[in-house]
Amino acid sequence: MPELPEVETVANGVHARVAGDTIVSTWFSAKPEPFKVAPSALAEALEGRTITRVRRVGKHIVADLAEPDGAVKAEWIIHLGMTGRLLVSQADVPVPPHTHAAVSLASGRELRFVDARRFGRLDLRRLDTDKAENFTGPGLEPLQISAEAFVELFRGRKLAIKAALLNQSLLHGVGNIYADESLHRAGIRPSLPAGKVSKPRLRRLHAELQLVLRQAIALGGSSVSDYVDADGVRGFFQLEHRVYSRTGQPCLACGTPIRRTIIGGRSTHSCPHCQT
DNA sequence: ATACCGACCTGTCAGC
DNA sequence: TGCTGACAGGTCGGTA
Repeated sequence: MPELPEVETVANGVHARVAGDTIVSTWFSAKPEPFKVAPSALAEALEGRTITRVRRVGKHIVADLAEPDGAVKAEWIIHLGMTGRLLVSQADVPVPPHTHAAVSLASGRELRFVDARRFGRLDLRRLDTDKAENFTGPGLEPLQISAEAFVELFRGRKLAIKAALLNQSLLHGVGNIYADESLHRAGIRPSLPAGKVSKPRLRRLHAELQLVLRQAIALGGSSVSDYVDADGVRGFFQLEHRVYSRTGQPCLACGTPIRRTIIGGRSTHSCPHCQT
């Protein structure tokens, strides 16, 4: 489900609603799959703490957990996987199916983690030690990276540029939709080995990727099937997709039917004419 | 180290 | 109507 723009929308929405609120109690489902840390440890770290900030790092959502004295000593890391949702609801709103965590807040609301497919994950980072740094994710931020560093990421790599964009240890936050959309906007064939894409074209890709991500954030992300923000509201960027999920439909630039191939095991949508 | 592939889950939709 | 298979925004671990 969620890539950088969707995760950013969720993180910002949750931040606006729960920042400053204190966790009173927690509930976790019996199914262990969503947890990278024992539910009991998560409960211990969350209860009594105040959520001071919720932000996005790559495709992760990070909530800062402050002690009563205000010191942030832990981070709650949430990954939405494919179908995960993080919802802020009044406590009397019925709990949706596939809810795996519910955090009761002093304001009377609940922060709920809902995930039908259970690819999402909940984790905890402790910042107790002096050298513990804030969570920075596996790769570099697509919206922060310079064009020069972006070009450097792909040098000498033999895997397809599309697969390289999806590799979270290089850039984190780009997923299948925005990989396809940025490659089409930059006119680059997704199957090209990353190391063979010329420097000028990589600079173009850098610019188009940042542009498409910013436009998507501005529209609240892409709702392809079940993505919703913290209020359960859908995004609108799916209306701006030029190739993703448009197999067989005419390219909006040249009219050639959009082609679907498989790269890196993922559906890939491209225009055979515009992307060389 | 790099790259590829299947596995992990459930829901939905097209086709028969 | 109901069954079956393909497919879905992501990551991880095993293998070459």
